[in-house]
Amino acid sequence: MSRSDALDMAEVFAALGDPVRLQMLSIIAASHEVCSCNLEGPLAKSQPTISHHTRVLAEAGLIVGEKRGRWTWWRSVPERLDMASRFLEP
Amino acid sequence: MSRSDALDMAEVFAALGDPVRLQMLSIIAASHEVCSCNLEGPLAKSQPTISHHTRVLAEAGLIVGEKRGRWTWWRSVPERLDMASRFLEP
DNA sequence: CCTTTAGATTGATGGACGTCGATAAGTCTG
DNA sequence: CAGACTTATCGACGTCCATCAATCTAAAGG
Repeated sequence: MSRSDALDMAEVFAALGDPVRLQMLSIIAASHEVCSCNLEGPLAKSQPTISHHTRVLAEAGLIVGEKRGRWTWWRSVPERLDMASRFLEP
Repeated sequence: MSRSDALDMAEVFAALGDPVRLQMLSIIAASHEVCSCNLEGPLAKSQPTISHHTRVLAEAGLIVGEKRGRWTWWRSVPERLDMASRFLEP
């Protein structure tokens, strides 16, 4: 395993290494699309904190956001989850 | 997904969320057993740093160490890896 | 014993991270 | 346009983390 591979994969796992983001991803993956306003309640965090965590997940490639009107809609990226999953049992 | 589940899983992923620990786990999982002295070289880190990282991986349940004589032998815990893998695609 | 060796622990330090209030930027509605 | 609304960004603060030098513990060999 190369060092650059390790850096890329570590970014993904680091994004998953926070309980708030794990629950966030769990909520997003369960529905087809979720807007940020539907995360604030279940996660019991402030709006800037929610925005921070969605950003981290997005930068790790685990979710993608689409701005439609006032809302940003988030959905998970199954391929990225598969990649992380396959890394754990090759 | 409950908050306590999120906490437990997040600890596992946080342990994986460091490039040094990812390479470390990769090396350990590739062989049957690896002693700490065989990690220092490939990872290019000091001995205390290596010891710190093995401890984090062990506390997350991803590896177990057995002390035989002067050496500590580490091996991976496939069940724990499976658990994390299954979490990513249910 | 004494020395050497493997590994864990401690202490210190610089940097990264989670959190929130305040603010900015873009969007809908009246 | 004015005001309400959604999200992103900035600034600050406290905490956690990765790293290494120094030290300690335990075990093997002479």
